[in-house]
Formats: sequence, structure tokens, C-alpha cells
Amino acid sequence: MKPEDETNEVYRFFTEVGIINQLISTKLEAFLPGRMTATQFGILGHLVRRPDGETPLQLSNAFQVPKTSMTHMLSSLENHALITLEANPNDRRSKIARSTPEGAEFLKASMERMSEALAPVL
Amino acid sequence: MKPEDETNEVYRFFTEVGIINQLISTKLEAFLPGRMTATQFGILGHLVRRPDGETPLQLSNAFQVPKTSMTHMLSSLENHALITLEANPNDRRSKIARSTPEGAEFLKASMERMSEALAPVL
DNA sequence: TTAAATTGGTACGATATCGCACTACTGGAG
DNA sequence: CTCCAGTAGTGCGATATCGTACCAATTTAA
Repeated sequence: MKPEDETNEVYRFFTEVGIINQLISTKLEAFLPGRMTATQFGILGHLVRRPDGETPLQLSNAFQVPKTSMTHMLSSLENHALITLEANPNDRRSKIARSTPEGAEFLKASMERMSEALAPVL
Repeated sequence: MKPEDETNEVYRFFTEVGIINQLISTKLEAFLPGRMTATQFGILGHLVRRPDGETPLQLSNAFQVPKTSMTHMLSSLENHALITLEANPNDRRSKIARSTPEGAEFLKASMERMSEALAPVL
């Protein structure tokens, strides 16, 4: 394969991943109430699986978004009472994000509606 | 596979595509000068391959972004003189976006720098 | 035990995204 | 031709994203 073709290949891969992501998050967000992002939904799912919670920094690493964005998303989730933000006993600079029962419930309900709608595709 | 697992599978797929996209566009944008989005770069590439240009609506369909976002991105590209926006002779409501020589040049240069940096990965 | 460097989180501001509503134009029905 | 339903693009406003700069807590070095 000539280097020129290789570059084109890479380029196409990039744009296609972008489009796929666009498509998926749009469709996903259609199932989510109001102003809830796909990423926020992802964070909630992450936390529901981890009863001990995680720090905002761990989350921003896991989801590859900047710290500032994470702060914003977490406070949004907190406003909706889907997670809690407590002080971290091991490090007073830090916090711990945990999912609430409402959060778990919400996730479950959303996933059920999703998989229902996705059943034909699967 | 139980329906529960299926849902989890789907869920993980969604979040992983999100993360991959996040990663890729961040890395890609690191190669682009100033405030240039991965999507904008994609649009430019799309137009360079099509000498006859495309209408904004065609582009927003191709890239799966809302019309309003497309308007914004195109005007940004136009400000940087990478594309032109002309009236569409077939439909006076519409416009045609075409890449300029500078746009093609810019794309070429960016891709070269990219593939250079990506060479080890490939 | 201080002093310096590092790290977790956030306030702020610049920019991007995108839904809604609107205008200008088109194309089809009568 | 005259309507009028549908379409292309955009202005506006709400919200999201994220870089910079900052503070407080922590760790490291001396």
C-alpha cells in the first residue's frame, strides 16, 4: 500500500468513527429525558457498577474528557439526584462520586426502554 | 445470551465508541492549528474530493449534524479562506460550498504531518 | 520542619453545539 | 396564475465543552 493510500485510509477511519459516534449518541440521547448527554449516561453506568464510587479525576481519565468538563457533568447529575458528591476521607482536596438508588433505578429503566427499542436490530 | 447481558453488551459498546471517538478527535485536533474541529477537518476533506462542491444540507446529512451546526462550521471554514460559499444557481434558497486551493493545500499539509506522526503506529 | 513542587477540583470566560422559530424560495394543486 | 405546503438556510438563545488560571491540600526535598 502506497503511503498516500495509507493516509487516505487513516483519514477515512477518523471521519467514519466521528460519524458513527455522532449517530449513536444522537440516537441514544433520544431515549434520555431532557438535557442528558450520552457521556453523562455513561458516567452514571460506570458509577452504578462501582458501589465505592470514584473520584472526579478517575472518571475524567476513564472517559477521556477534561477535568473541567467532568466537574460540570457531575454537578448536573448531582442536581438530578442521580449521584452524590461527598468529601474524600483520604484526601481533603478530593471528592467521591457515588450513584444514588434513584440513579441506579433511572439507569435500569433507561436501559430497558433502550433494549426494547433495539430488540429488532439485535 | 440472556437479555440482561445483551443490554450490558450494547451499553458497553455505546460508551466505548464514545471514548474512542473522544480519544481520536482529541489527538487529531492536536495536529490542527488553533480552533479547528475534527468535524470541520472532515468537511474540508469531503469538499476537496468533490470539485463541484455540495450544499450545506447535503453536508449536514453526510456528517449527521444539525443544519445549524453546519452553518456555523461552514462560516468558520469560510473565515479561514479554506472554502467558499456561493449562491446555488439551481435554487436561490440554497448555497454551494467548495474548497479553495488554500483549503486543499491545508488539508494536504495536515495529512502529511499526521501520517508522519502516525507512521510508527501503522 | 519548612519550602518547593505536584495534584484535585473549580471559577471564569471563550467558543461550540443545536433546538426553535423565522424568512425566502420552490414546486405542486387547483 | 394563485395558493400553500414543504424546504434551505440562518438568527437567536440556552446549554455544553474545555483551556487558563487559581486555591487548597498533599507530597517531596532539603
